[in-house]
Amino acid sequence: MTSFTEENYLKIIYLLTERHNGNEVSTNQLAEHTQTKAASVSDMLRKLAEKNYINYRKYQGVTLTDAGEQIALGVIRKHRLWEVFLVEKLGFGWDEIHDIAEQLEHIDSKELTKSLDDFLGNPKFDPHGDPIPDSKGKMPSVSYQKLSDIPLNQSVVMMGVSVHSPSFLQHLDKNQITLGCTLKIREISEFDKSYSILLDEKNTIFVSNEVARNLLVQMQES
Amino acid sequence: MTSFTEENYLKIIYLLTERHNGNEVSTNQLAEHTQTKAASVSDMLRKLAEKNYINYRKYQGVTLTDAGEQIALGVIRKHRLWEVFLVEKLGFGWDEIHDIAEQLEHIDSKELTKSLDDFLGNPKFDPHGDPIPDSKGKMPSVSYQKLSDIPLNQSVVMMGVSVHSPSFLQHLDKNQITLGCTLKIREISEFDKSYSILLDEKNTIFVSNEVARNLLVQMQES
DNA sequence: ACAAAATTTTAGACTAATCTAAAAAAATAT
DNA sequence: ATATTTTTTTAGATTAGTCTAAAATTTTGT
Ligand SMILES: [Mn+2]
Ligand SMILES: [Mn+2]
Ligand SMILES: [Mn+2]
Ligand SMILES: [Mn+2]
Repeated sequence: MTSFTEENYLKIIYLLTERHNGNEVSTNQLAEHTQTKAASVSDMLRKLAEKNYINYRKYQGVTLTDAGEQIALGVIRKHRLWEVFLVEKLGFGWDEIHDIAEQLEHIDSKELTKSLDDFLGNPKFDPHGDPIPDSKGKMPSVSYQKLSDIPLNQSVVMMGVSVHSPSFLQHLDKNQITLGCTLKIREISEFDKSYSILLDEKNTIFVSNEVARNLLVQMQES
Repeated sequence: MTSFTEENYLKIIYLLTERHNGNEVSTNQLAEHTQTKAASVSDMLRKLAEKNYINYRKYQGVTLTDAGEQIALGVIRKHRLWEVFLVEKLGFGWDEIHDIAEQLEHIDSKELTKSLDDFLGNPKFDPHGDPIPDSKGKMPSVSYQKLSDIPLNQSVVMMGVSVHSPSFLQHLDKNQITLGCTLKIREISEFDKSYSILLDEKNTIFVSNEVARNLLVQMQES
């Protein structure tokens, strides 16, 4: 049995490890993301290590074992499927769904996950462009680049975001930046490194450097 | 804040009080339905009384206060809406949904409940024929009778079940007894009080007395 | 290389929800 | 009416998850 709390730790360890390209996750980082204190994290790490869900050497941070990763991927799969449901079927905006999915991701029913997946047409990506692990627990590999790493005048397609805060997503909405739109950098301001971008080959929009660093894009084709 | 556990107690108190026509629910009954021991129930009752969710005099059983009833009805509303979702949208059978709904009923999001209700077309009954409380927390009143209380040769419509166990529901499936079908009692066996019933004015089926006591029906019209 | 700073772990305590065993109260039966 | 049985509550423990404060370890800066 894996508790609600344990599932959350494993999910966060997975996501942070991924963000660090496979490097160990530290106690303090986990404390920040679980909204608890480092002491509480240490306790939980001891427990998860005993269950063989994580590789843990005191003071050295943690990574997931295969068993832990499978649990994490299962939770992430449910989270992202429910997000698709909330947007595609219930009409929520991509800025409104995360907290609800945080609850739904813990619903425990193989049959439900399967039926939901089919009902949604077996989606491969969630409303934020994040890939959905398959039912075997395999995470599709994606190769997105930050818009801020793309050269001037190169057409790219908006594929995802690396920040999921409602305020960031609402900011994108206001600028009509949506998944699948085409972006071409026209100019980067010398002064504040802000971007002038041609959107869908039509309008020119202006976004801050911070926005450009958090937009994930891909060259045409594929 | 109302915990998962407190919600379950309040829901069960509501349903048992309803079943007893408003009479107090006892500690032992709650222990049975919560799968805990009487001692644990006593602790929880003290706590729920402190929060003013129940009327509680030691040794005298409990009823819900208005505040407690509103919470219970909110949980029951979510339970039944999710059951409709599982059957109508995901294709589950009425015998497969209760345990999943037991989890989903605790998802906390006003917006989600509202959107789900609209997505389902604002259903008034769940797949077992149980009425769905409205968004204001009002439970529709229904007046069903047990099939076993209906006279011979009176046509009635099948409206619900008073037992929700998978095995009972599967037994009804096997006999083609579904919500909305027409039933007419042809004969009651002298020997074992079992029923011979005309189903949808076509086939004759035979069901035990126990089945007849757990089928809820209504006279034609309405 | 070593002192200072930062991070992590441990010790000890708390809360929610549960348990068993024992005590108290209520219901029942003669 | 009183003894017996049943039900309910209390007392005292336990587990999961959290906390603060203090100790241990690692990292950083000179
Ligand atoms: Mn999310
Ligand atoms: Mn997402
Ligand atoms: Mn149910
Ligand atoms: Mn139901």
